[in-house]
Amino acid sequence: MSLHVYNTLSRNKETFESLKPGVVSMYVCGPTVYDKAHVGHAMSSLVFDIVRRYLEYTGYEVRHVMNYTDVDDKIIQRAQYEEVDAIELAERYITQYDQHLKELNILPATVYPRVSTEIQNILQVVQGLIDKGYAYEVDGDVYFRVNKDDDYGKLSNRKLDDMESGSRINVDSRKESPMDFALWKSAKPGEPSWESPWGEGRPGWHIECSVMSLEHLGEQIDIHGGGNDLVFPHHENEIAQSESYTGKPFARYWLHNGMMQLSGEKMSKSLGNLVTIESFLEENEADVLRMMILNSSYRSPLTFSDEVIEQTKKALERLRNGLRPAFPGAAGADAPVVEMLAEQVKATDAGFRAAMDDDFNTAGALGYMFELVRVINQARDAQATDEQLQPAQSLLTEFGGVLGLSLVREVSDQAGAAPFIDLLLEVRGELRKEKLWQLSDLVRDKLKELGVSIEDTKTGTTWHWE
RNA sequence: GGCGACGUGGCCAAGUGGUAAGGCAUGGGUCUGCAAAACCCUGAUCACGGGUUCGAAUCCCGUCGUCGCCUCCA
Repeated sequence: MSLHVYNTLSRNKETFESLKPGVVSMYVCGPTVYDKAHVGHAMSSLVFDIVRRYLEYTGYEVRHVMNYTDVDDKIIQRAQYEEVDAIELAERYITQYDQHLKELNILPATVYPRVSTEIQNILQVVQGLIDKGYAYEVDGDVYFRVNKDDDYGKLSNRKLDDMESGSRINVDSRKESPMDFALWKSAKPGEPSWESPWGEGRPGWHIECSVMSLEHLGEQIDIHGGGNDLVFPHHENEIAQSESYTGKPFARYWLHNGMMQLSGEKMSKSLGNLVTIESFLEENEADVLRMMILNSSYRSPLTFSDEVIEQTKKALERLRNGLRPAFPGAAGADAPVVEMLAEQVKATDAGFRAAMDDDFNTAGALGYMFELVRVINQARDAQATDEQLQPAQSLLTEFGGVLGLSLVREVSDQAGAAPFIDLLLEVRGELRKEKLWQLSDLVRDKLKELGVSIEDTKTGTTWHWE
């Protein structure tokens, strides 16, 4: 079994093969930074983090580029409203998003390019497209000539004729075709702008990704990712620009994640139905969001609701409980139990990989992890020792890591409290012998309030930080 | 109007030709002084209608519904 991925370009699952053996180049469209990012943005970053982690797990070196769009109409609008510099406004939100990426345990990309620092490269490509006849200048604007590009529409499966006839955009008569899109826009006063052969101006939205990808990953890349709302026009236009410029196929695999749904609609800034990453993380730990994404197909819409969040928290807790140590003084499990555990380890190992190889079927992969948890718990109940549990638990930890989950409870022994907690529990043990239930329950309740969860078993009492 | 996706038990959700993973919740039981955790048992024929097939949730046609894109958007 080898990795298969669903390619939007062919609308099929394809065997994954990288251009260069052992190396994968991956470009993912990042956010336009004009406001606080929401959990939908996080979903995209998380999805491709999981893709990357699995690729790395299977032995690839991944060159991963994620851009920040820091020059854009909305940023300019917002900056004028707040009476601040547009680039500085963008900078503010970039810093914030960087922080979110860390908090969400997303592996750092190889490069995080942004528009404002790539202008020279953009100018070069725009000029190149003009020289090759794929673009033309009108009054300081430069447009891409879609009619010159024979396979325009191949990603989003649209025909130019249909689009033009169905178009309800007020057509700019200066454009040769209504579908021609801007590569360079002449600047209005007060907007951030750069000098160009066509006068003061700034890049259009689509050209930046083509250029950054070219600059940081080369003419051809393996994976291009982003939300499925970008398929048209953004990615379609990227293909048009890149392939017209280099004369080579651009990205081999186009991967698109589904949209986060809040009360039945796509979460988005323009609709105003959103939960910011910031507010989500105030209420929940990062792994909860990751777990929500893992529990369904990355290509499908994801239901976001309080109920689902609560369900996810519990599921995560169950996964972690699979890593609890053996009962204190466990006598050791019988051979059949140990054997059953060993078999489940094998099944989980094979099942997990097969699921992930099938277009990153994380929900299926999680299923195998949960089954392993159940068998671990069975073994634990049957007096398995830490040593006997170890192979299963380390596999669980390993796969958790592949998915980017930190299942191991942080052993943040607050101010060396452990010996004192042990002492308390020893005293509580004496209280229980005397059947002083009120007192012993008081200890349990108070410890709970302090974040210490205890578990009474036949052979003794264990505890862990929550 | 055009293009595309989806509709699986109360909720979330795998599975795309051979008689429905997993998680959460529910109900019953075991363990426990009680509790928590855990373990065992418990429920769906897969929107609807028709067709292809020995056999379909899985393929085809139609209907209904939901969502995305076609304008900035992860």
